[in-house]
Amino acid sequence: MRSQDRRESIIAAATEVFGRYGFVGATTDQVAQAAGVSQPYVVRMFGSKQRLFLDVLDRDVTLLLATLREAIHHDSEVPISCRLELAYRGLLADRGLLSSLMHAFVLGADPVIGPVARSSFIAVHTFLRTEAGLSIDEAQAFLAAGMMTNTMIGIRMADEYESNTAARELLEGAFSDSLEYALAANGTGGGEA
Amino acid sequence: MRSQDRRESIIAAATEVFGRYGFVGATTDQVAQAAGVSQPYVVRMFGSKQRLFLDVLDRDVTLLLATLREAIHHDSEVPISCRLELAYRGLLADRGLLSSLMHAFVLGADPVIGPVARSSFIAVHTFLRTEAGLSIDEAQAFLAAGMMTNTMIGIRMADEYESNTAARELLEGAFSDSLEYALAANGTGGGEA
DNA sequence: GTCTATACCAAGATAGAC
DNA sequence: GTCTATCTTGGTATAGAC
Repeated sequence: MRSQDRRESIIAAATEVFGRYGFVGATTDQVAQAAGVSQPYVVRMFGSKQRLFLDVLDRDVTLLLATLREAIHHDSEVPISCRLELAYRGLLADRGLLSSLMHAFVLGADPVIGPVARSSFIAVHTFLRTEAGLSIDEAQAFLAAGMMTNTMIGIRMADEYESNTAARELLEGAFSDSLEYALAANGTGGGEA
Repeated sequence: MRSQDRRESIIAAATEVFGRYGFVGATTDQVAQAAGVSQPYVVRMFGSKQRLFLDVLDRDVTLLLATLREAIHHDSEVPISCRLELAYRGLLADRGLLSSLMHAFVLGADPVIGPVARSSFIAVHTFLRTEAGLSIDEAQAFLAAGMMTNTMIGIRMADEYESNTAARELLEGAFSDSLEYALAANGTGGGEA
C-alpha cells in the first residue's frame, strides 16, 4: 500500500481508538491492530504517539470545519444555526471524531496538546462568528449544544437508552431529530473494554 | 492524623490531580505528593487508583448536588435557573471538581467508570427535573451551559485570555458575571506540565 | 514499506519494617 | 498509620531483518 494511503487509514483507525480511550488511555498497539499493521510501524510512521494524536486532531478539525462550511453554503429556507447543528450531528457518522476532539478539549494542561486543543476550539468559534455570521449569543449556544452532544457521546449515554427514562430524555434533548445517529454511534462494537 | 481526615485530604488532592491530567494520565505518585504522603500509602488506603477515582467522583457529585440544592432552597427574586447557574460556577472554587467530572464523562467506554459516570450525570438531570422543577428544555439548557463551562475549564481557555480576542469572547460568553472565578481556576499553579 | 525482537522506562501494586 | 524498598507489568520506542 502507498505510504499516503496507509497513513490515512491509520489516522482513521486512531480516531476511533483515541475517541474511545483518550490520548493517554489508548495504546499504539490498539491503533495498530485497528489499522491492521504492527505496533512499531505506527510509531515509526508518525514518530510518536503524541504526534499521531496531533495528526488525528488536525484531521478532525479540518473535517469539522469543512462540514460546517458546506452547511452554510448550501442555501435553503432553514436558518443557518439549524443547518449547522444538523451538520454537526452528521459528524457522528465519522466514528470517534467528536470523541477524540472532546478528549483533546479536556487536556488543556498538557504542554503540547493543550495549545493545539485551544487553537482548534478557537478556530471553530472564529468560523462561526465570521464565515457563518453568527452573533455572539448564537455562537455560544451552538458551542454549548455541541459540548453537550460530545458529552453524551463520550459518556455513552446511549448504553442506557433502553433501560433508563432519564437517559432517554437526555438523548432526545441533545439529538432531537438525529437520535438514530447517536444510538448508532455508540451501538456497534460497544461491548468491549 | 486520623485515618478519616487523611482520607479526605487525599481525596481533595486527588480531585485536583485527576482534574488536571485525567484518570489515566494522573499518577498515584502525583496524588501522593500533592497530599504530602507516600505513593504506596495512597494505593494501600484506597485499594487501587481506580477506586480512588471512584471515590473522587462520588465526593464531587455529592458536593455538586448539595450546592445546587442549596441554591434552589435559598429563596430570592432571581429565577431558579439563574441561581443554579451561579451556584454551578461557584464550584470553580473547588479546584479540579468540575474537571474531574468532565474527565469521567468522557470515559464512557470504561467498563467500571463508564456506568458510574452515566449514573452521576443522570442523577444531576433527575435533580434538575424533579427537585429543582425545571422543564425538559430548561434542564437541557442548563446542562449544555454546564458542559460548555467544563470544557472551557478543562481546555484552560483562560491561558489565552490575555493574548486572544476570540478566547476572551468565549470566556465572557461562558462565564459572564463570574469571569474572575474562571480565570482564577486555571491561573494559579498553571505553569507546570 | 512492513515485520519481529527487544530495550527501556514509568507507574501501580505488594511486602514488610517502624 | 505511614514509610522504604522492590516486584511486575504494560507500553513506547528502537534496532535491524526482509
